[in-house]
Amino acid sequence: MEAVHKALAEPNTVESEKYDSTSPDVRNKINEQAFDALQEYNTGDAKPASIRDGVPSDEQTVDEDKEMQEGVHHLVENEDLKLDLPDNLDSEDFSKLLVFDERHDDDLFATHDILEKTIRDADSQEQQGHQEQQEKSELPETITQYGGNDEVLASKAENKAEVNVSGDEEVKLSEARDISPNLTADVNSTSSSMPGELSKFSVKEETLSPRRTFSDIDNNTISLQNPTNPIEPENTANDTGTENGQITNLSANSPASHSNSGRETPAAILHEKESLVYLKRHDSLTPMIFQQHELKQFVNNGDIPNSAGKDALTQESPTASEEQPTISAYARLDFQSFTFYVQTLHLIIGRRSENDFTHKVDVNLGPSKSISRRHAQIFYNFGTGRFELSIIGKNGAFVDDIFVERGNTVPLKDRTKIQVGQIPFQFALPEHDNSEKTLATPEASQLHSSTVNGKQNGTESLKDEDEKKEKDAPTSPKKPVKKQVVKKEKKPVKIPKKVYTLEEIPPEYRTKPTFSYSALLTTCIRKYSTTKGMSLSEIYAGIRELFPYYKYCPDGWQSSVRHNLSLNKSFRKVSKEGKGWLWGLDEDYIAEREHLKKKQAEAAAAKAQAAQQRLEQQQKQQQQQQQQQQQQHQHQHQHQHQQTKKASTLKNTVSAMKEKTAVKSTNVKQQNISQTLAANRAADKKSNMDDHQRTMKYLQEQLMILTRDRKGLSKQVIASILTQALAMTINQVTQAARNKRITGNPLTALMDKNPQHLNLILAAAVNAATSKVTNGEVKQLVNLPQSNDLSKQVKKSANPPGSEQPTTSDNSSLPRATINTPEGKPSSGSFDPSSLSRFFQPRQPARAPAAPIVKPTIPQKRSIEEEEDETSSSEESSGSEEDESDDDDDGSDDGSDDSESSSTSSEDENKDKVDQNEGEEDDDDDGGDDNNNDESTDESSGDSESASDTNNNQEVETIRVK
DNA sequence: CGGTGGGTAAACAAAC
DNA sequence: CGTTTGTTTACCCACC
Ligand SMILES: [Mg+2]
Repeated sequence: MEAVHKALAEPNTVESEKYDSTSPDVRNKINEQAFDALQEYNTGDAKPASIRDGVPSDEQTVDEDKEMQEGVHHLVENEDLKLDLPDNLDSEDFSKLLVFDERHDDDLFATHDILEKTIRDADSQEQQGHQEQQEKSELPETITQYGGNDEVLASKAENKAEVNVSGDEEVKLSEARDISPNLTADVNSTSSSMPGELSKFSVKEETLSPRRTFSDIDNNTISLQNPTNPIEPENTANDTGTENGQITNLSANSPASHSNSGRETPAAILHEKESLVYLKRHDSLTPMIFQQHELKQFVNNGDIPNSAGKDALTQESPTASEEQPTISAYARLDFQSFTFYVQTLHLIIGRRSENDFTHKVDVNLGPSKSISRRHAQIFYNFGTGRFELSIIGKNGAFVDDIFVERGNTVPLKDRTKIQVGQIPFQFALPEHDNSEKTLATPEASQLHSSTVNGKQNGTESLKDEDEKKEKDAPTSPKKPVKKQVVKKEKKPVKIPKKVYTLEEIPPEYRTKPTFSYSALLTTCIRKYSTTKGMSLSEIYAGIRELFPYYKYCPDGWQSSVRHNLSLNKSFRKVSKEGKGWLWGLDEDYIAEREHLKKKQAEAAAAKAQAAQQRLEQQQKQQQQQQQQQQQQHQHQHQHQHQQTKKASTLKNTVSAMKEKTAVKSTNVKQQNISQTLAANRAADKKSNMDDHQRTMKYLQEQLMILTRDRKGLSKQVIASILTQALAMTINQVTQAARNKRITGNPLTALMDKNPQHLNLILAAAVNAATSKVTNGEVKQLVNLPQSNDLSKQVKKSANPPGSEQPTTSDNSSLPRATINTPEGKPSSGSFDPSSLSRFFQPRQPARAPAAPIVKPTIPQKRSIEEEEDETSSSEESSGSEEDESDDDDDGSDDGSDDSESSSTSSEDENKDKVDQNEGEEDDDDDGGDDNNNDESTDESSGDSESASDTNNNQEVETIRVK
């Protein structure tokens, strides 16, 4: 009791008061029965504890017995149930109690299934052999029969693909208990054939709960299991035939069948069926009913319903069930990828691997050991008139973001969020008839979260879930989650990590920073470390601080961090501290590496330059020879302008410029470019090039050089960028020339007279185009020399979505703005950046979050997140590095700030804060709320006088990287 | 197609 | 004992 009360008392816990409202009558009955049950149990021999010992399975759950017991106690203690039970009870006992109840009062708990299952599970699990007998004896005849049937099978088959709660294994629905298909059949048959039982239920209803009686009790056991097959025949036979008299139903969910449901998640869909509707029982009292609503809605074939129920059930034939599932249930559990309909008044949620036939669970959360075999149970509390959740698993669970330790029971409200192990889901009551769709949405929304959650440790858990889509509507209308979890901590209990749903994570922290771990580490250490170094835990904290993404993502990155520390020579153990080492940077090594890279880069650049120069020389020669043509060129330019407005594709521009060579391929993008280049080369050889050609060739080549580092962008994107950049450059230069009344081909003139400047323009144009094309994700494809504002941006080799990067030892390459341009020098020439700025506004995009499109589907990389800018950026710069002053303390932190910093080497460029938060965001949607307005807006940052922009935009849309 | 580099897992050892 | 910290090896992928 105490524990329960405490839990209830806790702020977080939901309405504790209601608990009291139990109706005496109910309790009494329950108690009595419970007693009986216990006694029998005890006499029997089942010993929970002993049983478990033998079980080899999962280490982590070792304690389960205890856990269970404790949990039970709590439950018991809970007033609601008020059972006076012996201490040694364990969850199983609890379930048995229920069972007994049935026997005695069928009405109370109609869940035969549960009983059987639980019982069986206990026995089988623990000691398969022995207890069975007991079970048999115990399990009365309640439901004996079982016929065979197809539905189950069908359901399973269907299920395969779909349901996976755990993610790893795909959990499938179906199978109620491991039972084979037969069971399902049984169920049906039972229902139909065993009316008697049903009747039983009906009898006591009145007495029990004044308010509500259950008219029907449906059970569906849905486990999410792996696709594996149905259980062995033997087992099934045993289960079904012998002891289980279950009446459970299976709900099948067939993805395909779902059409109506509209949910995408294949797995998710449960079509349900057959819940056992016991005709005899009164419908009158159903705690919560989905049935009616759902039945109507869902049932296509028309089955299920009461009177007809039997038939319907029997119909189960795959077709019927599949196509028009009707679902009657008391409540619903919405998982990321599927939905479980609560059709019984008690169900167990727990772990069960496919092969594990030792026990059963109503809701299988997969094999993760962090989940106990019986981790939680949901049951209807007659006293309070609501469903409640008892946490019996060792690792507790999160309920509405509050950590609930094992042994506590909390009431379930309509949209209560629950997280068991790494699996989040939501409890939903039928009321609104939103029924499916609403339901669906939540699921969908969560899907994304899977990315967050899923992956991590296990195997592929997430993968399975993936479902993409979603979108739908406003799933959870509730409040934007926002804040976080309030964990309730306590003493020694270590709270497992909360799994965040996408919606729960601030948009800006949903995407993984693009920095490599080594970059992350160097940045982190530079920023937070003292000369003594940083401990591993401090490094973790530092990274989380630097990039909050790591606060929300599933664990797993820590191992990568350790891996990097060990493997990368840039990180060395500086000194030792208790347990591990204090890590520091090997600046020398880092410097070396940077040097190497530089050299390489330089070498490459040199080569390029050399090549360029040669070309230029050749070109010049040619020019001299062909000066006359210039005039013509001018004309051409005009054409260009016009054209640019329309289509800015390279092809077009190029073709215009050239005049002569008709473009070739229709394909846009790189191919075109390369082709064009090739063509140009050919032209060169011919030496026929006129200035225009020569100019275009030069421009193209420079562009290619500038964009050698694609930063991961796809060819198409690059092509688009190049096209736009070229158009921008041409437009700008032409425009400028016009303003200045410069005659002749300005591009050619600029190229000949001040190639550096032209390169600068090209670089700026590339960046502007990049920003546009990538919707701000990548702001700097080319490093600009520090000319004013441009200087800041740096980029690194990584392409992802733009962002800044920390200085990294590894990544070193980036820091400096290196432009490959031949000249290498900073502009200087005659050029005013300001003019450029007009044209290339996009550069700035940093601040404004442009909300691009999202493509949440698989957000893996991309994104950025600002980082340190926060503090240090401002002044820092000074060279002092490390400071050892100390500061220390470590541990705490969080705050964010500090100023110190200093990255010695280089200057940092990171400053921009930018953040495109929204820009990248992606994902989801979800509940309406108001937030998203931005979406549609897009680039069009405005301005851009030249027509080129417009042109660009068009292309931009098409692009979008993968 | 092979090489490189980065990211993840996982298996293990060692330290606490 | 269970966790944390480190090392290593292996795989997979993307990119040259
Ligand atoms: Mg190292």
